[in-house]
Amino acid sequence: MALDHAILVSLLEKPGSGYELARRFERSFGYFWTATHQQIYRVLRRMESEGWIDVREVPQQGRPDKKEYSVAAPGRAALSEWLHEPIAPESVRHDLAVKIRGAAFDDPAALIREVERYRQVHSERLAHYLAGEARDFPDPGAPGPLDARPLDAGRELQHVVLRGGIAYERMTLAWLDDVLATLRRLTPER
Amino acid sequence: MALDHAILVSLLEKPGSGYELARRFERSFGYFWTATHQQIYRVLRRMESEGWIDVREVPQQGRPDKKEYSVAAPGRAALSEWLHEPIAPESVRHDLAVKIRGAAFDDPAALIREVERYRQVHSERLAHYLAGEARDFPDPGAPGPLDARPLDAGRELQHVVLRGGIAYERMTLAWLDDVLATLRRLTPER
DNA sequence: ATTCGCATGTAAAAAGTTACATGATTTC
DNA sequence: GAAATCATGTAACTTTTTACATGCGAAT
Repeated sequence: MALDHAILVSLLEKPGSGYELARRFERSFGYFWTATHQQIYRVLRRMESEGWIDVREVPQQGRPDKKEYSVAAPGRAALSEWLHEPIAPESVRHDLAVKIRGAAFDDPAALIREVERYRQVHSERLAHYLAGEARDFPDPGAPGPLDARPLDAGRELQHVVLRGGIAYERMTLAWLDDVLATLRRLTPER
Repeated sequence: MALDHAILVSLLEKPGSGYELARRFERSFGYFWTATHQQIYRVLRRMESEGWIDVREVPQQGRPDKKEYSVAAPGRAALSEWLHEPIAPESVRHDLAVKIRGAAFDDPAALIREVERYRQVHSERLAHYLAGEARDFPDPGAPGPLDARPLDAGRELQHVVLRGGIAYERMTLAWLDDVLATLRRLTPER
């Protein structure tokens, strides 16, 4: 289980409330880990009771108070331990692939419109990532004195993860074009 | 939930026992859907009780008898209904991405060896897919009369799904090289 | 007036994982 | 003699999803 660890990393990057975490898991964190607020609140409570994270009640004006969580020493230790464990092979689940193979027993033509819609979603996601990259990671090539720019490990690592998301979306779009061409070849009528 | 539907598709492609299904989910089906035999047996029992699939006891010599399942009309109808539903956006879960961002608060150098091992796993998976493609889908280019080859929809669709798996592995390998380069840049010592 | 965003939760159901269990045959 | 393959399952546990619930302030 790694939701714990995903939350710990996010809190190390910036302390925040359960609500804020849920938003991060919708946005930037969301392209490699998703979680709903219900899951997050449950895990936060458990981690707090185990002493992995500290809470601080933050009164706000005009808004409900929030509990700001930050990582405590035992939480850091637990994360470190997990980081040194071997990476478990991810288990894949692609509804679309099931549907494509299922289409052989149904109507391949009916899938075309749905794949086109799906392609649109990924196209928008790619645009969103690229916009985020342009915003958060400018510095194309190397303008400016090389040794004057400090290597910020955190930013570099965030960037390489984002590049992974971008590569995934590009690959997916190319594959969806392949899927569409294949489906169209199978239904040349109209 | 789509394990039901994945099983239905697999049974439509070829009827078989729970054990056989579990093996398929380890092999070809496994690159877009995983399931353990426990899950499969549970779902088979439920689908049988709902009349979605038929069972046939097949006595075997030298081996335990098996129950061969095949899709019944209501199962086909249920699958068809599901096929016409919009595709839900997949929720991603990449331990490696969490670890990469977590490495900023730990030891980036320690991740290098683990990423190398992980890269090896994907490299082998790609080789396995390519071997499967060469075995099951020969016919490179177009040798032979074009209109003499019948378009087998099922095979075409299986092939395009496999091409998706291949594209995914290639993209992953390229990204892992990017990750390794980034990690090495951050730890130039030794 | 109603909807949207902030903020936190409970409860129940569905799905997935892990461990245990059995028993025959075939292969090393 | 041990290990691997075939074949099917139970039980307990963990995780995830879905639905419901509340309440305030700000914007339309």
